[in-house]
Amino acid sequence: MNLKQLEAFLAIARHGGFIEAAERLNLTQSTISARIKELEQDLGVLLFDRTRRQIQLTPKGRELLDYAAQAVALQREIKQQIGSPEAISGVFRIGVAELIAVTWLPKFVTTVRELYPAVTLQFEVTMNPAMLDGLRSGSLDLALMIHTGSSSDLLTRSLGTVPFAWMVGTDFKLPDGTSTLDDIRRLPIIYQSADSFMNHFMSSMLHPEGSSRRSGTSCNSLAARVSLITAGLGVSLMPLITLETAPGKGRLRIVKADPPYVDISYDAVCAKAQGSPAVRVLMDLAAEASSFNKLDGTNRHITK
Amino acid sequence: MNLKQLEAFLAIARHGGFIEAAERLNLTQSTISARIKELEQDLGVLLFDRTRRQIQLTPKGRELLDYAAQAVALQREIKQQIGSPEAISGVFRIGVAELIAVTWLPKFVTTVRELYPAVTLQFEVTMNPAMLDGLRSGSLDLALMIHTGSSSDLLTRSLGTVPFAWMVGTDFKLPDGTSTLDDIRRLPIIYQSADSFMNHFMSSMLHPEGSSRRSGTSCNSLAARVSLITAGLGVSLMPLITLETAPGKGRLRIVKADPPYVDISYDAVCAKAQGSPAVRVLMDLAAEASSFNKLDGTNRHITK
DNA sequence: TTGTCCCATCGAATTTTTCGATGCTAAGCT
DNA sequence: AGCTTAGCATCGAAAAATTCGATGGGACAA
Repeated sequence: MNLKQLEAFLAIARHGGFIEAAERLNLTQSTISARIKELEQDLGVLLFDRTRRQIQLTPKGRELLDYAAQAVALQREIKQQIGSPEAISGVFRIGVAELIAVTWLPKFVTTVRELYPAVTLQFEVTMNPAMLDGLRSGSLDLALMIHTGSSSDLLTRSLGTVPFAWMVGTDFKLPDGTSTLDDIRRLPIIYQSADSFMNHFMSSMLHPEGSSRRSGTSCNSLAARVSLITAGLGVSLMPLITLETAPGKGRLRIVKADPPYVDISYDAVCAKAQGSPAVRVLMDLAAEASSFNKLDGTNRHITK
Repeated sequence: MNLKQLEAFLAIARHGGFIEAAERLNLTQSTISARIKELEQDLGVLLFDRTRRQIQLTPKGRELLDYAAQAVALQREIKQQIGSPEAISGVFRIGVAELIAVTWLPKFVTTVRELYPAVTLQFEVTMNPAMLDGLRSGSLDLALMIHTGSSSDLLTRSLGTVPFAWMVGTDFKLPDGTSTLDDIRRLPIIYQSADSFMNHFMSSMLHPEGSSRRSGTSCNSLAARVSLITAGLGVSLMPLITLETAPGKGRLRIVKADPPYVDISYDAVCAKAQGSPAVRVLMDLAAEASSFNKLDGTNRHITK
């Protein structure tokens, strides 16, 4: 069974004869005849009653009618939907940093849906290493992630910067005069995860000499980290916005340190090889939807 | 685009590689490769990312996944549903006499649905001439109709007999002593239709000498005829059951005549050429569902 | 009976499909 | 870095299929 046979079958049923069907399909009658013969032999069933001059569908033939129409319609739908390289459509896998996921990701989705309804987005909230892996292995088409040293096989577009500060729960008793990184280092620090980029960054801030001890509590979920800190379990580098939004609001306070804030840059990143037009468009839309500080068009780096 | 291409595409997506897919489909890798190349060229879109060792679906490829699965599933469904000659399935067009339609047709439908859920029935309520035409032209697979002289190209199965009698509305004033066909002939007669078998029969009863005058009122709907008669507009040959069921109940009465009743036989009839097993089965089920008098297995004729 | 309409069938030409062999690139191994 | 391996692309030949034009036969109407 194949689509050409079903197509011929439909044409005959609709136009009442092999010859008419042949004309509609720009084929000869003998071709139509052969196609139906194949189909009938494949199914082991007679589809037309040819004993009379005017052919008639058999009961089985009438039953096939719906199925054949479905199949041919599906074929057309595929050609229409998939078979237009210029149309932005497809299923895109996007890695997303948690902070983005809880801030402007909904806006991004809305924008994409409005402009490109044929696009489906699949998100995976992870951290930088997994995203870079994903981009390089092809399992991710795009990553919305913390800025990392640019790589020759990746394409980057800035999404703006977010101020981070050291925070503790409001009840946490800080030693008097805590104000330098050195002071913070003595507190129980909650890292993001043993292997994340933020973690490396936090470590290198606190231990510039390079004693990269991986001790201390860690938690890869921003929301969970808020929970741990509000419970008074330690200090962590958090985006300022957590001071103002639901789970952390009124239950966190900034540890005055020098520098008081750290600007973290976020980027949209895709593999250079795979940078299809559609992905470029998504990167632009992400930049547009981003609510992060956008200073100018050039890439931001993590600044003091 | 064809089903083999979509099948190959699905196998690759599911098993993660061309070689694996080739093995599953009992083909060589180069065949799979060619099929995908065709599909991609036909759609004008790259479906797989082959730049890495482990192939990846492109966004468009992931979009195609659903469609391809649908198409292949549809193909299987067709083979399963249509492609089993022995299975009783299909769409059957059945001509039905009105009396059957309003008595035991629902029971017939129920029986068929229970035993053969894959069978679809399409009914057309008409009279004998149209049914015979339908059977001969192939537009009907089966007819449940009044017995008619058997024909060499038709296959017949008895459905039993129904007593008919001459009836008028309860208010109708009959001339005193009306009791013979000759008396009835003087009344305003309402025929079934100008061309029906019942009509011929009524005529031949009333005018045995052959003066086949087609005058008089006629109406092809049993229900409408009940309405006309209850309104006192004339006399008609009606099944006894109309005395007991809704529209006619209590509003009709029998005209005593000689003979007082006429037994009309009903048959299930199909074209001999087209007498497929499925149609035979339906004929049996009709006979089983029939609530008409079934005297024995042989065909009934219209008896006095 | 004859003619016409319509589908089946046949053989030849053409196109498509398939296979095996080989080439090429990415990734893993030492 | 060089070697090996896994995995897809490509090529040419063989096989299979599709298509066409011509012809045949059955149903139906005049």
